[in-house]
Amino acid sequence: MPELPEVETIARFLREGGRGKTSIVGAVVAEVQVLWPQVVARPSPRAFAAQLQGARLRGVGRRGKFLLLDWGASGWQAVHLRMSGDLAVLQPGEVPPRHTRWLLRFVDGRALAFDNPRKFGRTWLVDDLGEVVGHLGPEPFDEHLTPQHFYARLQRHRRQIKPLLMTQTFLAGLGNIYTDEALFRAAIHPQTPARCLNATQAERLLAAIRAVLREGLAANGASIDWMYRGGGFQNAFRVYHRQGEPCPRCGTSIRRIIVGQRSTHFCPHCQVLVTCNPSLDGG
DNA sequence: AGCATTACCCGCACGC
DNA sequence: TGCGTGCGGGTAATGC
Repeated sequence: MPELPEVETIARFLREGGRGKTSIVGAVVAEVQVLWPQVVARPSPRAFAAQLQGARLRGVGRRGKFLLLDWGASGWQAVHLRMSGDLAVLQPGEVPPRHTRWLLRFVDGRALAFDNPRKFGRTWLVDDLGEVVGHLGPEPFDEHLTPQHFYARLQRHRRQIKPLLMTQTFLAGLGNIYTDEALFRAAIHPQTPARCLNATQAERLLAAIRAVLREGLAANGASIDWMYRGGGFQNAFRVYHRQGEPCPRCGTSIRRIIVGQRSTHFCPHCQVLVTCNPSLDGG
């Protein structure tokens, strides 16, 4: 379930309850099951299970697309859902999802299950969170990330804006859907070289990123496909997965192209590719 | 040489 | 049945 709004939605759900379940903060681990060993990136699956045994959950947070579980003295558990991961709280006696890769059984009878059909997801248990999330770029809503700062960061790259926005060391939290939506809202072509964006476009882009993320958060994320449930943002997509449909702004047919090996959706009329002369240093 | 950027690839399930 | 597709990102390969 993986972009910032979806991960944040899961974090809130674990912290505050939702989906008909109550919060798991305060729950104590009675038993740890690792059903597919490679899911534990660090430490060893055996050490992972041993360290979590008896631990009490202190809180749940998020950094970029990582979910963060605070197990107090037992360490921090980071969870990355990648393409197809989800966390489910199970009531006593409830059967775990089909592709559960690890399972924490609590003393109160409930359980937390990591469901992950494609096996891309990973989890870490560390004392220092920086080992796992230290490389990430700024949070999109970080108040220190001003339009001026964002513009200056864009100026340092000559690559296409879309793959840059999806690079987590540049900005943490955007994925394929919200990037397409933000570029559409900002009326910027996804293949525009980053350094060719001017200060006005940079400001508009940052505002658009925050707007689409806020919209996704308000809708409890986007849930698409057979796998996910709950989120309502897919009903608000302007361009994502809407190739062939009319642009909501001008009516032109939405196009789908491949950019950076990823499916990309945009309006060829509203988002015109404008390239600056690189030798002129990106005016 | 050393960086920034790009391509490949990792399970699985679904629609056409 | 077979093929294309996918809310991601580590790593190898290539480009500048």
